[in-house]
Amino acid sequence: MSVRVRFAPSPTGSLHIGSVRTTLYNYFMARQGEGGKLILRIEDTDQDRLVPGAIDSIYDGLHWMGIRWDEGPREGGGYGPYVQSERLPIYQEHAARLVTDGAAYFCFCTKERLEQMRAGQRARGEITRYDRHCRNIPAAEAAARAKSEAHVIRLTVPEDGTIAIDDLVYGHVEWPLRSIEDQVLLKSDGFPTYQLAVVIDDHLMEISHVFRGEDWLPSTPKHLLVYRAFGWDVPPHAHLPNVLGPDGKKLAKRHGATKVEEFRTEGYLPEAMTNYLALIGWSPGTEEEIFSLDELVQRWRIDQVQRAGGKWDRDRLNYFNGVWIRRLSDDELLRRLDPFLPAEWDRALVQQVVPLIKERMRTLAEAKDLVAFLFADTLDHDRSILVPKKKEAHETVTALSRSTVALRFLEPFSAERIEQAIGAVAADAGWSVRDLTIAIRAAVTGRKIGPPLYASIALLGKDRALERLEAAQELLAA
RNA sequence: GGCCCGGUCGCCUAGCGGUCUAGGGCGCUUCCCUUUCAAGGAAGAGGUCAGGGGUUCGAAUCCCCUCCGGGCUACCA
Repeated sequence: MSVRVRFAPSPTGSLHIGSVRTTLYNYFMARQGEGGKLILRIEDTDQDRLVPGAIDSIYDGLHWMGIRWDEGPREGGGYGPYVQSERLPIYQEHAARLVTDGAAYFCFCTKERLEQMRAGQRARGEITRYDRHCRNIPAAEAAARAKSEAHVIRLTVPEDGTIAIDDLVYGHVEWPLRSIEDQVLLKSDGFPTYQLAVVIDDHLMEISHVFRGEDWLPSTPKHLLVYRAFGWDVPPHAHLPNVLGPDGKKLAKRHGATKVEEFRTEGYLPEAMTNYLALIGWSPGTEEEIFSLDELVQRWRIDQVQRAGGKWDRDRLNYFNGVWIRRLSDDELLRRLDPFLPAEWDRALVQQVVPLIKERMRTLAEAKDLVAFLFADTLDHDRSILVPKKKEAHETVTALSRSTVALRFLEPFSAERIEQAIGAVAADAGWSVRDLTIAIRAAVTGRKIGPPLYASIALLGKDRALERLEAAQELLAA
């Protein structure tokens, strides 16, 4: 049987990196065998939580990550519609069928009654659970009332016994049926609950493997019961360990950035995101860890996915991002950098600095500060960094002045020649090259650290370099 | 509270009964390289394998209990 896997986000906000990790694993699975299909299904059965634009953001985020899929709301396919709100009749017919079969029943309890019931249960220290108040209304009576009264459809859960699954990641997991309540399958607004919709859609769309977050594991028995009520086979399931915040709880907004979009604008590469994310919860069993999307497809195995949740670690992401930035060709880096740099900056000049800053960036966003000195009209010199430790201001003026002289008639104005000239000045003045470059760097770039100095000066150009050297001297002399 | 899951260096993890005096990576420290910062190279600190009982000639690996953490417990997904 061919692989058909799906990822099924709710359009309740922008794409969370935890969902991305789940999607990635589905993607790996789909791309491993011949003819595997990846399907996008939008689970919008909660009309109250819809966020406008969420679907666009899901598309944008996943496309940016380099994930392509085969069937979905905009791509079509033979199993549509792929948006749950467009499949209402399907759910309603199936739910009705369950009622007819005696596997489910109409429930007329109001929200108020349910609340009271729970409040009472809590007060008595009991488990809060639906009391099956409507479970034994005679079928004919219930059917009649359903024509005029607001109602939901609930699953008739057996009173005794157990239900179990052999999860691909967690192994054998078993639940006592006593612990499961008569779940709502169809809401009073005619929409299905997640519990009903997933099972029907996964079955109808012929999903071969269900991969989803660990937090779904507790509701799996409900789904199992629905499969059983319909008499359908249960596809293999794999629950995936959660991505956690530093405090060990599910990664959430309060932990910082959690949306792909945020990482994109902060200057992370999709390659790094993919690589890093794949490694939370999965390991190849070897000591390799740098993998492209395609390599991950080759290497990833569901049985190497581990059970414990993994914490999101920004430092480690930064490391991967640095690795992938360095792996980019200079031209490609230039392209990726473009949106992070002011449009008015001369791209020809940017192109020349790129090699100098390539191994100095952890994120694309850092490039701007690194090279800003090349594009600034004037510099705000800072006296305190102009003068090297153990040197006096007047000595520094002299050293800078000699450097200015040495550079003034230098031709060609190349990094090599500049290096020679500055070396000569240092020797002449009795300064260490280190101290001299500290002063010159501060004078020419306004900063203590930056790209290699000599090449930076060459790129700046003689006129501007001299101007800045002189400005620094004036400041120190004043 | 109930049900379920998890627990190897600060973090991501390798490990599936002996090769583990527990390996790698991130981060951290030191050194080398060096015009700064990076990158790169080398070295190092860091783990009572949550704790306690078993099983076994032998356990991080199997079993039980305890503790701790997390998830779920809606007409949310």
